[in-house]
Amino acid sequence: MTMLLPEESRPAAQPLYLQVEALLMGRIAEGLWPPGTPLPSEVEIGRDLGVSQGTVRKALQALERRRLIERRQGRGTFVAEHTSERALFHFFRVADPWGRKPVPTSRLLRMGTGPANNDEARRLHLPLETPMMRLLRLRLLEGRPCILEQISLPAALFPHFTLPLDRELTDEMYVLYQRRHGVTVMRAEEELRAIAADAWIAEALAGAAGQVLLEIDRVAFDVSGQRVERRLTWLDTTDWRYRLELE
Amino acid sequence: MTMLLPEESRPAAQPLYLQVEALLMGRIAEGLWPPGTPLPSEVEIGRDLGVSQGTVRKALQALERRRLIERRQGRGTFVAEHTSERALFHFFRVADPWGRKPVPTSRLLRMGTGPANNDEARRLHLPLETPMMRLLRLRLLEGRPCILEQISLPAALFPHFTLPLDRELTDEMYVLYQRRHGVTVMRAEEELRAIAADAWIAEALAGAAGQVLLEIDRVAFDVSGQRVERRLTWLDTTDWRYRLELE
DNA sequence: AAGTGGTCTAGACCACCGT
DNA sequence: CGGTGGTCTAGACCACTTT
Repeated sequence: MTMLLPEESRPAAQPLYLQVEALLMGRIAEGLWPPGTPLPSEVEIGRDLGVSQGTVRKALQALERRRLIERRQGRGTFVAEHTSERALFHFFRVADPWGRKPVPTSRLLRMGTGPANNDEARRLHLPLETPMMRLLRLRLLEGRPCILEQISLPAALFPHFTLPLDRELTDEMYVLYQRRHGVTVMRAEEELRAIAADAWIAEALAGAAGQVLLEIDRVAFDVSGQRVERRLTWLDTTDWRYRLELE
Repeated sequence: MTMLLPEESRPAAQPLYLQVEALLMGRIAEGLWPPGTPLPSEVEIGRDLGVSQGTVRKALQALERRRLIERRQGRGTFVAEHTSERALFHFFRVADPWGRKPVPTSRLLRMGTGPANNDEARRLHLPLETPMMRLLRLRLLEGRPCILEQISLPAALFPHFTLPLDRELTDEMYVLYQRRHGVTVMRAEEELRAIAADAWIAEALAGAAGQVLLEIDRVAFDVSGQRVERRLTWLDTTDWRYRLELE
């Protein structure tokens, strides 16, 4: 348990491989190594930090399990990129009763700015009235409107926010956040409820008023644990399910 | 990439540590080492199998990450046991709007047997009419009835099923399955929908008919991946949320 | 003191990828 | 071919637990 850098207190020093892991994660979080960048090789990192290759390997494997990096034999180690596929498989959990995942398409209904309301401030740990960017979008599954989403972003984190004409990016916001604003969503917390649809929601979803909906209140976190998005989703579960695994 | 045991085909041989992991998992799944049993030490396993301690260690660490075993420095390695705490934290995801988890209490409403219906057969991958054990229970949160659960078990896996008088066991079924029937639930899949309460459900939950409920359709898997329980849960989300993390 | 798992190192060999 | 990550080994030392 040598120390990579001097520490103020003697006890409770972390194992070397955890120090290496934290150090590398810091560099990624800072944006020093943007997504897609190849990391130095194991031996090189080891030489720079004065630790063995085995210790570096252990740190890198931990980061790989957390999906911060991707390693490929013969090629090297790379900072992970959000692909549509990854975003869809990881953060989009709608499936039909047989477990098949649909490919959603999106239609933007509204976009605007305004001060944070109570819910947004509470969920994103922001002061009331913080400037926010808001999007309301409808998502179609197999051509039918089934999902309504209200997305709220702290304007400070997403300056000059505009939606690209590119279809794919509009469909997967997290790819957009990363490529255009350097915000990488790593983790999210969700709270689910069953609600009766408001009249305006029912109208947007082309369903009868009084319809029953699944409401998903999500907060997304970036690499450094900061709250970067709040998303309210209303899902019509007549034909679709919210599907998840507990391990 | 030596081989632990002879294999029929030359190519695609697994790495040694995966073979060791599979072998140890097999012994646990068979019940050769029941929950709580101490495993042999790393060196001992290595000697028995003719591999190095490092390789055994890698296999054990993988099993620990999957929560099949627990390791403690100085003590040893033990087959994991279901504790109430683990079961509650892992498989019970209800919380209040501020994220606080309640401690539920249970009341058995009905218990009986019968042939598997369509849903049970489909979800548990069993033939229609397979003998089933069924329980209907009400769960109270802070003294108020909020959850109704219909539990279905393949009778063959749970012979002589009876509910213990012991309060704690009744409250955490997975602890009961493991201690009394040797069935360890490792993993589950859930499908969530929003529904309007049937009259009888609304009555059991002491709510107005036509109330909105969150329906959770769960299938639980044991150590060897076999489907061992189907559970339909109806949750009143007026005061409570279903809470989860995406990573 | 003896035994366990936890950390760290050093080195060998393999599989894969690019040139 | 040289460079990368992947596997496997052997050994030293540390931290923790039990006897």
